[in-house]
Amino acid sequence: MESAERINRLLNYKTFLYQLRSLGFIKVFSDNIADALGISASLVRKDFGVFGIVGSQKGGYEIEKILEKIQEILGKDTVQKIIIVGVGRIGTALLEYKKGFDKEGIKIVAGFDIDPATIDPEAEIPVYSTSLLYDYIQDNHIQFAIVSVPESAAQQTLETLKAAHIYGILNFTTLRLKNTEETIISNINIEHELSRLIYFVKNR
Amino acid sequence: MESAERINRLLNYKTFLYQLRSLGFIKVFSDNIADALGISASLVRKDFGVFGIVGSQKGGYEIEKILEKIQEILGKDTVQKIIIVGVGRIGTALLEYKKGFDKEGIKIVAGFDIDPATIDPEAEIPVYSTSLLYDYIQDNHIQFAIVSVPESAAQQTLETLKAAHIYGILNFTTLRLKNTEETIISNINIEHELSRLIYFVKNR
DNA sequence: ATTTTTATGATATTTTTTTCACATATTATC
DNA sequence: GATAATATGTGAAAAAAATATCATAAAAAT
Ligand SMILES: NC(=O)c1ccc[n+]([C@@H]2O[C@H](COP(=O)([O-])OP(=O)(O)OC[C@H]3O[C@@H](n4cnc5c(N)ncnc54)[C@H](O)[C@@H]3O)[C@@H](O)[C@H]2O)c1
Ligand SMILES: NC(=O)c1ccc[n+]([C@@H]2O[C@H](COP(=O)([O-])OP(=O)(O)OC[C@H]3O[C@@H](n4cnc5c(N)ncnc54)[C@H](O)[C@@H]3O)[C@@H](O)[C@H]2O)c1
Repeated sequence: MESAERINRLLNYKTFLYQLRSLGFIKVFSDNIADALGISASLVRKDFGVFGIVGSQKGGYEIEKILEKIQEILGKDTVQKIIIVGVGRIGTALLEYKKGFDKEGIKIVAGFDIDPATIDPEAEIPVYSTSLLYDYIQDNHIQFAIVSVPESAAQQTLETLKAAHIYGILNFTTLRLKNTEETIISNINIEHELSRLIYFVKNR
Repeated sequence: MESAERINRLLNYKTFLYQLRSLGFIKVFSDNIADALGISASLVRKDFGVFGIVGSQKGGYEIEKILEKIQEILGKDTVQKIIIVGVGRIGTALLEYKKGFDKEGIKIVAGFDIDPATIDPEAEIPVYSTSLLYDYIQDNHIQFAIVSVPESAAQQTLETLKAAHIYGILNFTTLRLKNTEETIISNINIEHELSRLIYFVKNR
């Protein structure tokens, strides 16, 4: 298994190469990618080597081939079903951001909330009562969840998800969580991102 | 200037220590922090050493003292004004998430949008027309912006912000941007976060 | 056909990050 | 007050990550 940093770069390569392709480019050199992402060309080539992406000497790399390989590495052959727990401001934004996720093989299949005003089982992406969460996960073999409940409900929600044997959680609450044996937890903390940005600007 | 990783850890220490403090704890050992965050105790101590956070031998560290020092390092003595460009789903969620940012010395002072239905200069946090963006930044000495416009408007928005000499940008669009001489750009890509999570679950 | 050019891919080197190990100081105990 | 216990702080060691170097292959030019 590769490092998180390497996978990050892989995702960045992908995004950049999609852009290049849409501009009509067919081939690309490690140098071009390096410049675009602000890293060294040898790191690009090393990454490609690790992932089994080969180019031709003098001719560079075929964009189409790289992209295929990246999708394969990321396991994008199968669609991943995801649920959202806490359909408030952030949760709704994500729920409605269909096209962006769909085209990456990520399908948000349902939301869960305690607020009766938010619950709507008939919507295109249904929003159910949280009381149904555990059973829904079991019945539909859900492996991934996004957590965007208020802080106060975070711990409880996490426990339920773990009990239901969810494999991966994207956590938007500030409750910082460690991976467990079974569940990988990825924390997004927007306040941290801002604070870090401010730090680097101030210490530039 | 410290590495991004070290600043990340600093922010994690902060979050964890706030939690500990709210539980009534006064002191903490590097071991406790290490366990909570899943890192080694020596790394915690090394970080503290780098940041000039000192404990007492046998007695550990005073939580209050660490937190003070962290706030000092992060420059939390002054409130930072931030604007949001693109007050759609994500932008609105951030705009309304006042308390979370305010208590960290991050103050969202205005939003900007092209949609007349969204513009509301009289709101608690006013939302202005994008045509006023450049002048607003100049007049109010704004240093930071969050960008949550659609992809199609991303490049243009970035150019305007750079032209207005913004120092830091938190970018939610998938357009991947490099830092420039003057402007530090931090990219949040939720799709990437999900893809990475899926990768690590599949290759666990 | 030969030479030149140049980008890859592999290896070596350097840099950065993390961990180890232990002397030292400080608190608690006897 | 002496002794024991133990967590810090630091310098050395190890590990990991990134970069530099260069032989080689393949395309282009002559
Ligand atoms: N909005 C932001 O910009 C922002 C920024 C940073 C972090 N966050 C964090 O993200 C999380 C969500 O933020 P938000 O602004 O969307 O909050 P919100 O209050 O708008 O939404 C929370 C939703 O969760 C629902 N909920 C409450 N308890 C629940 C439970 N037990 N099970 C299921 N649903 C439950 C509520 O009914 C509500 O719909 C919070 O933890 C917040 O701290 C938000
Ligand atoms: N919503 C999500 O969950 C999500 C997830 C990942 C990435 N993103 C990205 O975040 C960005 C915003 O997403 P969203 O869902 O909030 O979109 P949205 O369409 O809800 O909001 C975009 C807002 O920007 C405004 N706008 C358009 N052109 C503008 C301009 N030139 N200047 C100022 N404002 C302008 C629109 O009027 C609208 O209010 C997009 O780039 C999207 O790809 C969103």
